[in-house]
Amino acid sequence: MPKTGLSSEELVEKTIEITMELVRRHGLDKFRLVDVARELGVTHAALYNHFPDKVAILDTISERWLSEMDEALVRVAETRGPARLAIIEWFMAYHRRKRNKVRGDPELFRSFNMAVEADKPFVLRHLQNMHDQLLRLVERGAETGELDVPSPEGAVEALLEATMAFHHPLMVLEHKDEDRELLLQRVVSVVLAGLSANR
Amino acid sequence: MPKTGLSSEELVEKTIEITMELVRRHGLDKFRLVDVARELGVTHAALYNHFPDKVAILDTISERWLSEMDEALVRVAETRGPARLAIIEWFMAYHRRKRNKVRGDPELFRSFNMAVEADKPFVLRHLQNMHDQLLRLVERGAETGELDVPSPEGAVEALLEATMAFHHPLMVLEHKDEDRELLLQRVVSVVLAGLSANR
DNA sequence: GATATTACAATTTACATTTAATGTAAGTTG
DNA sequence: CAACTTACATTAAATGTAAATTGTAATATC
Repeated sequence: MPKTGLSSEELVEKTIEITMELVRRHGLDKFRLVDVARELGVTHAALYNHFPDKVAILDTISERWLSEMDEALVRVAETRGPARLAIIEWFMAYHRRKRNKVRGDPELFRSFNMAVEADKPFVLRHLQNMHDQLLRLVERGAETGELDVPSPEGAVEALLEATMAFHHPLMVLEHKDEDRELLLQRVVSVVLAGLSANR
Repeated sequence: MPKTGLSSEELVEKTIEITMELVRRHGLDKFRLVDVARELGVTHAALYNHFPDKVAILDTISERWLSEMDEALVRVAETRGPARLAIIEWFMAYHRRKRNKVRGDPELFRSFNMAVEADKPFVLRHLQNMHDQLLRLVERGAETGELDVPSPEGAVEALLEATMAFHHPLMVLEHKDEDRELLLQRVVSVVLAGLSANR
């Protein structure tokens, strides 16, 4: 039994809750471990039993957000109907979630963006995840004959590169105040058309 | 007759030369007006007869680089042959020039990037320039029947958005160590194919 | 034995002080 | 009179120092 009366899990959860609140209220730069500890009623050193270091707390939050997104996108990808439409919807959902995050949670987005720039493993896993989800969608389109792609892998790469302006965090940030959904829709449509066309 | 024995033009030229050398040698952050003035053999105040402020010197350098690029790209755009190939070559040249700049002149690229983020008028002019050049290329393709685009304007927008990962300064910086020319070629090809397809 | 505290070292941040750089205006010079 | 200097005001950078924060280890508690 720990002294706090909290299980390790509970303490981790509370730590994350408090961190999110503090980062939102005072900004990422002014986020202090000692403040979290005070809120929890422990010394800051106690936190090191549950997190390797300070950024690990922030990374946990980013990782969870990415996981939620991954799951939400899986649900979009799994909807019935034409693969072509599913791919468009999938990119739209991907874009919209990131844009909503920048707008609604700018400081936590900043923390996420730092994890991206640091190439944190959980970020790479997320990217692999996105890649795999899209690959399945393209393969589905190929199976039904909807898409006539010679190389699903190449198609995925082309799609992800061509939509970089809509899902790369820095680009999402740059265009946060514009509604670019229709534009994204057109770009994805054109690329899909191009992938199936002639060759 | 100015006291320096230099005409205004000559002094401006020397100022720019010296600035480029200093920024390259000591980095953008350590670039000082007083150092330029000392090299020129004048007081720093003299520089204000030729430039409105410090960043104006750096902006002049960036603007010139953009002008060179604009001209070089016009030459690429004007080469005879299929418009489709010209468009690909045009994007490749655009991408290659920016990548070469980041790699060969990182500190001056940083200065350019700041001008971009500040939406300086000369940057907007450059972007308009790129847009116009590409529009002419697309129209050329439409005239020869090579491209079957319903809206040249829309085509240009789609092409520029889909290639953002290859010409946006932040993205060029992010991928400076990878050779992505083949990938760019594929993306442009696919978009071009998609623009002409069906509809 | 996991969880916490205390005590301490290493690092960061905050702030006050100084110094240097930038920008302006009035006066000087070729 | 355009181009410069000098002199000065404003702003920004560098320096030094105290305080706070982060991270670690040895020890105590449930």
